[in-house]
Amino acid sequence: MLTIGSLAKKTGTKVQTIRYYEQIELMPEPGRTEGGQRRYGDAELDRLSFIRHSRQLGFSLDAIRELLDLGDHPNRPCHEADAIARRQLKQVERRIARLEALRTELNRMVHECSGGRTADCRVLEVLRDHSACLTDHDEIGA
Amino acid sequence: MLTIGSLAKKTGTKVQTIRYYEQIELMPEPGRTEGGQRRYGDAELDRLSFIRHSRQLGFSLDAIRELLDLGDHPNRPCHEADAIARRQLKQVERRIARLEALRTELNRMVHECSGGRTADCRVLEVLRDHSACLTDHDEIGA
DNA sequence: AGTTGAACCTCCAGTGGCTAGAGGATGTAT
DNA sequence: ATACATCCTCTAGCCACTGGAGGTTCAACT
Repeated sequence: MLTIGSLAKKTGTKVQTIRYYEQIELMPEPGRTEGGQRRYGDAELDRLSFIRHSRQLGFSLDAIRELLDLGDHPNRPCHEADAIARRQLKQVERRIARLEALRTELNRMVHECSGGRTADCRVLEVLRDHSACLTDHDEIGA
Repeated sequence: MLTIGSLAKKTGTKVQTIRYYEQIELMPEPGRTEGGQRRYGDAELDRLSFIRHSRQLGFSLDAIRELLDLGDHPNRPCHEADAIARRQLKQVERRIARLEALRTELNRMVHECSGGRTADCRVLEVLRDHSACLTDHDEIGA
C-alpha cells in the first residue's frame, strides 16, 4: 500500500496533482486509513502512470479520459484509440510548423540587431511593424 | 478616433481582450465619450499592434511589458531587447525539439496499430508502459 | 509511553491569457 | 422617434495545475 507521497514520487507527479485528479474524477477515490489518509494499490499506480505518460505526450485530460475508457474495454475495436492518437499527432505537427515559422522570424530579428541604441533596434522595429516581418503568423499558440 | 470595436478589428483582437489589457495596465486608460465609451487614437493603435504582433511571436505579456518599456527609451542600448528575443528564441527551439520527439513517438504508436481489439492496441500499450516508448520526454508542456 | 517531525488532511485562492454571458446604457442611421 | 448595433460593467469560466494556511496523523526513535 502506497501513501500519496510515494505514489507521487513513483510517477513523477505532485501530491496536489493527484488530489486534483481525484477531484475531477480522473482518478478513483482511494481507500483510507482510520485516520483518513489515502492509501493506493497497484491498479491506481498503473492508472496514474498511464495518465502521466499520456500527458507527457501532450494528450488533454479529456482525451486521456477517453483513452482510459477504451482501455477498460479490451474487446472493442481499437480504431477510436487510433483516431485520438492521430488527432494528437496532427496537432503536434501543426504546432511544430508554427514554431518553426517563429524560429525563423526570431532568428532574423536577433541576427539583424546591430547592438546599438534601442531607437535603431531591429527587434523592436520588427515587433512594431508587421510589414517588416516575413512570416505569416496569424494564430496565437496554435 | 476609433471605437474599441474598430480598434479590435484593425488589430485582430477581441474587444474583451483590449479591455483585459487595460485592466492589467498593458494598455493605457483611453479617453471616453460623454456617455462613457472608449475612444482610441493612433498611439494606442500602434501599441496594441506591437502587443499583438509580439504575442503572435510567442512573447509572454511580461516580456512584452519589458519590450514596450525599452521602446519608450530610444537612447538606451538595445541589448536588453536583444536578450529578450534571444530568450524567446531559445524557448521556441526547446519546444520544437520536444514536439519533434513527441511526433516521432506518436507516429510510431499510430503506425504500429494493427486495427484490432483494444486489448492488442499499440497506442494504449505504449501509454500504459513507458518502457515500450523510445522517446525521452520528461517535462510537460516545456 | 511519549515525543518529535515529516507527511498527510481540507479548503481556498492564484497562475496565464484570455473568453463568455447577463443585464443594461449609448451612439448613429433612418 | 425608433431601431438596433455596439458599447458599458461585472462576474465567472476555461485548462491543468500549484501554493499556502492551518490543522491532523503516522512512523520512528528514545
